[in-house]
Amino acid sequence: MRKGEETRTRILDVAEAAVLQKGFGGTSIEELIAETGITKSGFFYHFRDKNELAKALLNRYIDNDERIYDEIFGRARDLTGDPLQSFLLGLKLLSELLSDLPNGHPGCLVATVCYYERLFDREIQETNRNAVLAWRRRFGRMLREIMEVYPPREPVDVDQLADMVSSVLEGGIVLSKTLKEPNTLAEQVLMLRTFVKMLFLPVVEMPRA
Amino acid sequence: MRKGEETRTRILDVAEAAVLQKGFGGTSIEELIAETGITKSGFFYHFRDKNELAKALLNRYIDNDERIYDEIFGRARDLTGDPLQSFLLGLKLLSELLSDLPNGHPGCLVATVCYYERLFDREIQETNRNAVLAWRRRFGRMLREIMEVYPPREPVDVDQLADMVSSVLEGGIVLSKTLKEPNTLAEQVLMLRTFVKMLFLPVVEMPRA
DNA sequence: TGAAAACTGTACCGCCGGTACAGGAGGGGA
DNA sequence: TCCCCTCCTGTACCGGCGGTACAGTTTTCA
Repeated sequence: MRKGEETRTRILDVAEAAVLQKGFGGTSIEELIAETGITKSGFFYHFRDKNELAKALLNRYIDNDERIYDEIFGRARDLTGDPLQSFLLGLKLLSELLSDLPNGHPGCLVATVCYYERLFDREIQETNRNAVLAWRRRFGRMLREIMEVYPPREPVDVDQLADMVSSVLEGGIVLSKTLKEPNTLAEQVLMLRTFVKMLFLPVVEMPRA
Repeated sequence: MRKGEETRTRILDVAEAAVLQKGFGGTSIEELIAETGITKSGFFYHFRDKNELAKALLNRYIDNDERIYDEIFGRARDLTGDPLQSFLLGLKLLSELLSDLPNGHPGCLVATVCYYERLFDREIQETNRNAVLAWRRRFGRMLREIMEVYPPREPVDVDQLADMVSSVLEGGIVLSKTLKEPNTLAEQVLMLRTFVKMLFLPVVEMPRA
């Protein structure tokens, strides 16, 4: 029971790293068992097929992702009562976390699955869709709280603004990876922060000389 | 000579659609030749191996991408002399073009290659990197022109702001595809437009009642 | 009309995903 | 102590796929 979980986790660790670098189609089961130090039969004892591996991989990734967001924005919320300041602080903390990753962000499994849609069954696609919808709800909830206090300078749809956070993160990952510039992702998050700040923070009237 | 080009193009068309749906690893040469109505020998007459196919596919995609941007932002520039208005109009035209795609954006090959890095040789990765750098230069050029006329409301790095355009596009594609909401991508571009507008357009003083 | 371009046909290799199934080590409870 | 269940290993096999090799054939265009 205990030993099984451990092996399963080790397979998932190896598989996640491989899939983010080469995609699902580019990752062979043979190389996974070689690196994990397990036999083929052992692999298929844990996962019925590659689709089931993908399912487990994606679910674990999404759970972990949610946990990180919970922690970061929870910490930000503990530090200030104002919803806008708390959100801005959360984005700051997120960008710091991202720029602290030694080799840059390894990639997002949600994006990987997105570019592999036809290879998996409906369940995986639905899981992926729900993950993105959860991001929309999460950021949307925070933005709605902000809007109750701060009227936006320009009319914006809350869900679209919430999606903007996900867009910049996903896009930033692609840019960062492609450019091999680990910092780009963190910078993009800060740029988004500037946007949110400008959108909600009241204009400070400059005293005329 | 003429016939060869035609077949080559047909292979690339079929391959591009397949790769955007299933990734490179998930696309088999056998299925490509089946759909193209060509033999395996015929395929390898045109492309030495899968890597060469990827190279041709990526180059064609990037060229086409550049052409579209040239056309859209060229048209916008013809319609107004002001660099800010022209850029904002360009984003508007881009969002309209994206929302007119019947089945949503099929996906970006640059992102696909990005999530497949370890599968290809350095040349492809370098091509991909240069494509993103070209976007940075393109949007950076336009933003610099804007900045010469309009001082930004918040201090921003031009390259990072230029990257924001690419981020939102790449991220918007991922969201749109994953959510199966074709409109999301166009909405994200409009949201970015709001950002740029707010950043550069001077604050209009409301006359007090 | 003839050479080059654009293929087809056939045979083969090794890797990979997946299946089937038998068997064994090791630990925990009755 | 014994047995059962979990967690594997070993072996053998299948078909699909990427890729190679190469000879032969049709099509195109100058």
